[in-house]
Amino acid sequence: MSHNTTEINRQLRKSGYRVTPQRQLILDAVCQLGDHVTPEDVYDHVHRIAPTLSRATVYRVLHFLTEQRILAMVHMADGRLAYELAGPEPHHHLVCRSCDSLLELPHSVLRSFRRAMDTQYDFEIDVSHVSFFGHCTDCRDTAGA
Amino acid sequence: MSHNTTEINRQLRKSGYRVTPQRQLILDAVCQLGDHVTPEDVYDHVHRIAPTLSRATVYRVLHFLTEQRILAMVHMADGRLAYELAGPEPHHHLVCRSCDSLLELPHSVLRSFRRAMDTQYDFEIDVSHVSFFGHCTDCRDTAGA
DNA sequence: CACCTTGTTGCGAAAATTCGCAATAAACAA
DNA sequence: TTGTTTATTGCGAATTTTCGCAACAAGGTG
Repeated sequence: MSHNTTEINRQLRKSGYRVTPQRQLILDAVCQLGDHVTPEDVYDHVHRIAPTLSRATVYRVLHFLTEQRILAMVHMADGRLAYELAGPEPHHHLVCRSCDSLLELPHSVLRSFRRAMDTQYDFEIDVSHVSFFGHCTDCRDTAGA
Repeated sequence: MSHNTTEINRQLRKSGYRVTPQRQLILDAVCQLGDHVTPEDVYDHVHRIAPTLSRATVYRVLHFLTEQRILAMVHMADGRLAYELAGPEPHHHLVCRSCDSLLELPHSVLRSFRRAMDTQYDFEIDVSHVSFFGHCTDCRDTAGA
């Protein structure tokens, strides 16, 4: 999956933020590395290209790009965080606590649920990414109750 | 909220695990400290009672009790983890990304959704606790789109 | 192009979390 | 009660993540 660089840059500048080479490198890295990439994945990748780019910056930029809704935070089964490109069409995950596998869900399955939360609780669920934890086909039998 | 100590102890021993003073202290602490307590909260609390109880043990026991479904893991908006007593009747959270507030949801709101995931994807969503992120009544206007 | 303003970075230190391993102590059997 | 087994703890080191602050540089202005 890819991202529209110029559009993102415009959006950032319009909000008073700056487009730095570090941010571009990190965003590119997440993009290339695929789904649910960890901060360490990103650091390893960008560090080869820009050896002075620090770990702190990786964490800060990942956090920042998530706030800007350019990336989405993915909770893994063990509690660790990963990131992925938010993209125009949201999607969601079923995360297996046993084998750590990820199953992708189309956004449609959440639409009615989201609307219900909106009307009943006046709470706007973040559409960019939602994770559910549980047990997948292969693991639900062996995992016990 | 409280927990049935003897029942829990019996369950642990039956599975081949041991009931240690550390585990009891930590479980009591989570119980007393209420919803979404952090590892540091727990450590501060138990450390007064048992000064030799180490941080590593706190983390390990919290993780362990979660695996045993005695505690439930709560994802906070900033990605940090907290814990709370799982309890017999599951409940869920709407977590506001702006003000970090927690709104509790009864289990009923998830029932149909859970059944749908079960039949459509053969995936059993963990009922003990689910968190949704987004923006609450107070923050949804100011937070922008 | 030179100059400001202030958002960002890098660095090193601090804090949070995990790991490895020897010592300890639950649980159970006799 | 004593002994045996092995799950669990504590400790210190390693790793991951965050913080504070001075130096830097992106974006705007004249």
